[in-house]
Amino acid sequence: MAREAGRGASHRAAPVHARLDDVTVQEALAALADPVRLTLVRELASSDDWTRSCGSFDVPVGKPALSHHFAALRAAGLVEQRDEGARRVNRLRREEFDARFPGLLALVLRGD
Amino acid sequence: MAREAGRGASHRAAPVHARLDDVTVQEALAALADPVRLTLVRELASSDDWTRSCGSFDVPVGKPALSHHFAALRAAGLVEQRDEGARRVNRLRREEFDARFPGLLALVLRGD
DNA sequence: GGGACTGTATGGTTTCCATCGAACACTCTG
DNA sequence: CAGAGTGTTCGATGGAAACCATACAGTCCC
Repeated sequence: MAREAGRGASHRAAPVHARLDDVTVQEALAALADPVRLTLVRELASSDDWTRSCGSFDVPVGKPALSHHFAALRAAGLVEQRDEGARRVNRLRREEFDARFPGLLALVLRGD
Repeated sequence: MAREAGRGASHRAAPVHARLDDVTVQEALAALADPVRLTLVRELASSDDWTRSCGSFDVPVGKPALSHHFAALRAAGLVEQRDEGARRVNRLRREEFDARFPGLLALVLRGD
């Protein structure tokens, strides 16, 4: 069987990402109104793109809950995910999200 | 008994308002992430200050729920209330809230 | 292939919050 | 004072969401 060379294609279902135009203000606010998700976004904002896997965040929840939170962040257009081997690495969709909801990201990243 | 002239003093417990500095971003977001409260804020934004009583809003909830929503908006520093006779009239705390959370109000008032 | 690792799916529990009905408090008017 | 109008409080209920333990699906390394 031919196998992709180098960074091989994943045989897992690729993560589904939201179109920013389909995200409502209310959904964006609801996504950010959760303490765990807020921590994830902030921690992600202080890291380089594609450097943080899902399990590398310091939040007091188990793996299933964490997975659910990332799905919520994806649905809100806040994060993009890519499979890299066994792990799934993340990126904050700064510019796209800021274009859709100007200033909102800056607001939650300014530490209170 | 001496009675206040004109707009008399209320014998009701005055509404308690939040200090904007005590409101966290997360609380502000949670307050705005509700569809009913979002409607209240938007409708209030398109009205002059102190012209809208609590019961004058077009939301599909009963009086008790409405009362709780206004309490939530007060706690988030979004509205100020004043008793005027039998009615309780409202005002959107535009500038104070915008000073605390720049751009957030503008964001939710821009119709999607 | 065997095992460690990473993330997702499933099922069930708990917690939180929006809501309502009913009752109460206050204001104005007749 | 009686009654209508406005808003809050109380108690209870229903549903949504967050959470966990377990089980499962890929991926990597030996």
